[in-house]
Amino acid sequence: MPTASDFERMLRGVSLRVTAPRIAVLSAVHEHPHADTDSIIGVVRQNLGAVSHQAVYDVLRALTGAGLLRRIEPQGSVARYEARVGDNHHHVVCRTCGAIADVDCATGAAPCLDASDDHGFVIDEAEVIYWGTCPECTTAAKSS
Amino acid sequence: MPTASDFERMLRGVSLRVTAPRIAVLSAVHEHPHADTDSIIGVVRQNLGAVSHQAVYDVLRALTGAGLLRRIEPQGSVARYEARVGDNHHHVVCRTCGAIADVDCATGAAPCLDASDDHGFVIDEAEVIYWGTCPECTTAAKSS
DNA sequence: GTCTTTTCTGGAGTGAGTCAAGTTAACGAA
DNA sequence: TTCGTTAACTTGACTCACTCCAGAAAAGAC
Repeated sequence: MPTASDFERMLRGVSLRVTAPRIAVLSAVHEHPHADTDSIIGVVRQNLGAVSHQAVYDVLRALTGAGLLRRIEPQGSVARYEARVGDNHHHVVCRTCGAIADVDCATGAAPCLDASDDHGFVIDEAEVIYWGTCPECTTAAKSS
Repeated sequence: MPTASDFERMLRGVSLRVTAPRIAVLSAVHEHPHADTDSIIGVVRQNLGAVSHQAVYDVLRALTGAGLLRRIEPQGSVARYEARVGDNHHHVVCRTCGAIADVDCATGAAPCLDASDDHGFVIDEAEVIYWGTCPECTTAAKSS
């Protein structure tokens, strides 16, 4: 787990000012991958005391824009954030409980970028979401 | 383009009652693939006169549940609906203008369902979204 | 034709996320 | 260290896609 000074370095690396809310948000997302905005606000407030929700929204946007965080929004779910960036991994989402898990890209390093017919689009990223049922919900469904 | 009686047959095929709003919604989605709910409401009202937005939401949900429509929700966009179902195709989304185009699945018929490590999830569908820039926006960006 | 069930209407409500204006604090330069 | 600039944060109102609810209407079964 990175420390506060690691986060500070990350912020400076992308020319963002180092502020307590930013460190706290970075840290919260590292601790709770795939957390939604509301939980992040909760964690940040636990560590820092009063922080406006607006600040958290701003910070999340700034960090996402700078590439320190990645925003994911599976259908039917609110926005969630994770700190694993730059490794092109994907996600499995449970249809029943909404749990999210990481999945490394099956096709290797620079993957999935082959659309059979791209309609003239210049494609720079492929996002894959696997839908299914998580182990817990599978068990629960069988026993009922 | 399917006719009203085709739509009627589709509805009966999934044991749904045949109502004017349902026919109108089905028809609107066939005419305007990837339309958002608001546009669909607009089209339906043009054909039918006054229809409550609630009715359209209900119909969209019923038809999606029955498998006659598919709901897609790329990040940063509101829900959109399309009538191509059951052929496992994917989408390209323009980062600039939000345009959506269909892409046939690159890996063939029953594709993409191989996650390298599924964490015990039972996966039943893989959804792929290609992100990029559409031809219009690419041209506009170059000329500016 | 009558009855039951499903659907539609209209209106109020919810909640994630945004906007705007003013205040505060980070950080480079003097 | 202090100062000034500029980015970041606070507060609070607001938007908008979508949902909930209760009553009215219509579809399909008998």
